[in-house]
Amino acid sequence: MKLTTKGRYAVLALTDLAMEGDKGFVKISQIAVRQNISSTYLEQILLKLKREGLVIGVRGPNGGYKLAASPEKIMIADIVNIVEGKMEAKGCVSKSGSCTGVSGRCMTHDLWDELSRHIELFLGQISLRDIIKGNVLGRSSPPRAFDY
Amino acid sequence: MKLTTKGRYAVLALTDLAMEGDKGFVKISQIAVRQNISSTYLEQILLKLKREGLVIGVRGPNGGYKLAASPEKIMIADIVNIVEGKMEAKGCVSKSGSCTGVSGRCMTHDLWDELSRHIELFLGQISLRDIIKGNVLGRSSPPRAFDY
DNA sequence: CTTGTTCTTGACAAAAATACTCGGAAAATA
DNA sequence: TATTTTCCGAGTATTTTTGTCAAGAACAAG
Repeated sequence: MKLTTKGRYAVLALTDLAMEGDKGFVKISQIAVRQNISSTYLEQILLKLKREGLVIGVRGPNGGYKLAASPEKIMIADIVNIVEGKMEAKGCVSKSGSCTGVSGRCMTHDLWDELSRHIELFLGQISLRDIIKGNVLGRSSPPRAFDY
Repeated sequence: MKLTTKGRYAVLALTDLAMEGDKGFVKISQIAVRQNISSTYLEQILLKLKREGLVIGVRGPNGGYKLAASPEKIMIADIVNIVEGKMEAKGCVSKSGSCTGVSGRCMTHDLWDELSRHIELFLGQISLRDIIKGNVLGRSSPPRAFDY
């Protein structure tokens, strides 16, 4: 899973949106100022999120953006997966047959695969509501011991 | 946590080294050929790992690289943290006081912080030995069904 | 000591990804 | 119609990644 500013901006913007609640539509420029993001850049990001149905956008005066669902139903993983590409993370299938084939090498394939799943599971458990409630810290339960 | 080819190459190379076991020193060129990596690029990576004491390098004929510890003691998190920079992931401390200060915004700080910790915990539990034993799959959170 | 092999260092460069800009079109409101 | 704001495609600048190259130092073997 990639994590660039685009992903962070997206989560930041939607968090901002979630805090505004049901007070109607919020303009890009307002979010941009509050969160200190380039507004033209934010446009692109929100557009993607709108195309995927995570937010609702209406234009014209009094227009702006609004969450398409309640904050507890929107998971961070959804947001990140939309603005960043879905992770591929394998890293060995892309090159010319270095892994998929007979070679038997590329022992690390499973590792990155599992890491991806791990991250996705984690971010899939946290909602926008969790963020605005500050209900995030301490979730990294030591994944399990089980080493016998 | 960044994850580029550099990190994957590093893990791949050390995995290769781990599989060679105690048969003495392994040359860069051998690893490069087996794992299909540019050998000059691999040089850089192994150098870093050597500086941090993860591997031992000796030159001259019959020289090469060797793990500095047994495979079960070398964790993936160590490897990745060395070749990629330590993750910062905060994303809000770097810019001019957008988070650290009074503003009260930047609700997502904790999120990325926790994610970082989560990833590090995960990769900190997996050793080179786990990889060569194929003992990696199924480690993700859902307290999975036992498979014995 | 000579030779071959390897590590070591640092500078450099192509390529890809990221981060952001710009100009205008479409819709909604007044 | 005029204004506001989202929508949309394309383009650009910056940074990061992914290497390459060359010269040198260390070391082992003969």
